[in-house]
Amino acid sequence: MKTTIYDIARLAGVSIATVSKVFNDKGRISEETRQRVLQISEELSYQPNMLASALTGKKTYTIGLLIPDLVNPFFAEVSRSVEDRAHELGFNVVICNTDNDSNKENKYISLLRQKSVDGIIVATGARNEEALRELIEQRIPVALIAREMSSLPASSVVVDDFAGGYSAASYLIAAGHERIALIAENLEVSSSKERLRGYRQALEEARLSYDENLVLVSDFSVQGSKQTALKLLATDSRPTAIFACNDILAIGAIQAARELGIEVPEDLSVVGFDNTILATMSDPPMTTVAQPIQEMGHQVVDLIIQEINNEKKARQRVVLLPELIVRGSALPRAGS
Amino acid sequence: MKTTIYDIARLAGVSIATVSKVFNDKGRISEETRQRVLQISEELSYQPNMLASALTGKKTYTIGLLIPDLVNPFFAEVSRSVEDRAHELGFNVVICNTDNDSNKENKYISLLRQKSVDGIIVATGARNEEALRELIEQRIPVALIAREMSSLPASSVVVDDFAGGYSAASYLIAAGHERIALIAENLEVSSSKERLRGYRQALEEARLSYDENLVLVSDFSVQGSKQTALKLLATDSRPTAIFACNDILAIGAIQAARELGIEVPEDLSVVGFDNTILATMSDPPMTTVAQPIQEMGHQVVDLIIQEINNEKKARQRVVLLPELIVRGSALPRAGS
DNA sequence: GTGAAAGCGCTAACAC
DNA sequence: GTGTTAGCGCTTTCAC
Repeated sequence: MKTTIYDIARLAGVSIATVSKVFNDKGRISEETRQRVLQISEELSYQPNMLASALTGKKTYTIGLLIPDLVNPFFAEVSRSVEDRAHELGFNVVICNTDNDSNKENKYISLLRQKSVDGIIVATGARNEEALRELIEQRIPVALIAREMSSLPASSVVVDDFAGGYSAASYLIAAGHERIALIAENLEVSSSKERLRGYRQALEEARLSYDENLVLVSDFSVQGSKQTALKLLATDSRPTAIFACNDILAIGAIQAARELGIEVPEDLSVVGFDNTILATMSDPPMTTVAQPIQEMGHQVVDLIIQEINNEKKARQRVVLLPELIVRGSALPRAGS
Repeated sequence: MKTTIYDIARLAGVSIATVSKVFNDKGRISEETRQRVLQISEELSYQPNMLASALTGKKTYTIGLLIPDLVNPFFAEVSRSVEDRAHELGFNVVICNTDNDSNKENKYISLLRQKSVDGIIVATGARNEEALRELIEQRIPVALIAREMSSLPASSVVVDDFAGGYSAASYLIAAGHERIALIAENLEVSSSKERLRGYRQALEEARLSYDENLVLVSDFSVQGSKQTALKLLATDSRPTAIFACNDILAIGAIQAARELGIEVPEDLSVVGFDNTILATMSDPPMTTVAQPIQEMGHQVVDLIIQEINNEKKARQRVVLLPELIVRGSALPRAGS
């Protein structure tokens, strides 16, 4: 049988209330009995049962994390940073791969509720705001990471996608590129939209014309990106640079170039986005716009735990700045 | 206030026992009251509180997963497959990044126990068998994935590393290679040892001499592997093929070759291990020994849940066969 | 300083 | 078929 406060109370010759108090630093307990209780607990290697504790209204010290897919390096890194910070603060995290499927999302949300998690961090593309809104109404803290949902009364941490798109494009423009393509996964999503907007803004400021033939949408896979890049690069008037809206797409672009005998970065510059582990593994190492994933994870966790503890400094929307990391996949334009 | 069985019992004009019974399909309940209870529950969108249920001795439907690092694509994929299967079976998984640090491991294990998880799946390199052994003694199911710990009375799922090393080497030998290097992360670990042993066996059967200068240990990073491969390839008598004990190391080897102007696969063949997402992203796409990660995750979860449910078909050690996936990073030896 | 007792939401005998 | 009741292990008033 697992040892409970009853066991240790009996052996220490005190009541369970006293034991509970020493473990929670509540009320007045004489130093003497404190020590006795602690000592006995030690001997029996007593571990409080958190279920019971949670049942009386305390926290479960568990938060849920809804992400599309752990295999996507970006989300793996987000998860890692969230888990790290949560663990530092004494919380565990339950991971939920939703594949951006509303049904799965709802199933997970319902399960997490039944388990009384203290809060839920959402990185998923939930079309179903509804479920999240309900959570919030039921006073379950929700926080978003790497996702916008302005209509939702929840704290969020995002990167300034506009600035990211702008700096990627500006960097290429400064390097003398004039025909710069953009490959995105999905232009419906606000982060892609913003990156595109930043890109356009940079073009505009440089008085470069915006050519919509250079803006392509691809499947979200290396293969998909490679195919679209292949088409793009096969044209007469191919671009001299590509800004890919994430590292995976950038890798596809680099592969397409290599397949066509186009040298990266000599004949084609490629800039990615995210600065995941992939950027360091590509060849050449990828110049990419870094999302400060560590920082983002750290911050969402802090935000949601503040809310859990009711130290609510009101809901916040934290916008972090991306940073261009220069590696080797982009160069000044040949002949410029 | 959240709605409880009391609420729905009152409104349905029955006792809480009845309500509990309909939700657990226990005892005899007239179809009529069944419907009434269900209907009222629906209206109040009642969700059973799993904490309370667990407190009475039932399962928490939560399992812990100890892995070194989610950012490592291999473990990300393991986690994904574990979570997928667990979710299918109605379980949630709490993720724990241990960085192979015994202290962190112990902290996690202790926390998971306090939360009464139903079982713990270990993919971590735990030096501290002790903690795991204690768990088992306390009758908390433990199962291992991608790790050996023969001294531990726990089920495990592993790949046949010997066969993997053997097939990688054999493939290269069949392609005419005679000088085949091996790069490993850590030869202390049983999986590396086995892969090496398989490699040696293949050499031996082919009557090729074993040259220990061709067996290198590298840091576990692309950079580390690149550095060691660089040294290896700079020698007069450089190998014509490299078998890297995982995909990350293989990528480092490929980059080293490229840096030296050695063409992969024309002038140097490289074979990896794991078949993670990285293998599809490398350029050229990587020929690698696939661990059936999906299958492995699926099986550990099944094993541990059997144990949780006491359908113990005795502890098992499942050994899955790896499969060589031929992509583009290895070729018959030039001139052979 | 310490303890008695009620209660968190649910399950499981055991009555009726 | 359905209800009563005693827990599960802990927290928290409120007495003493």
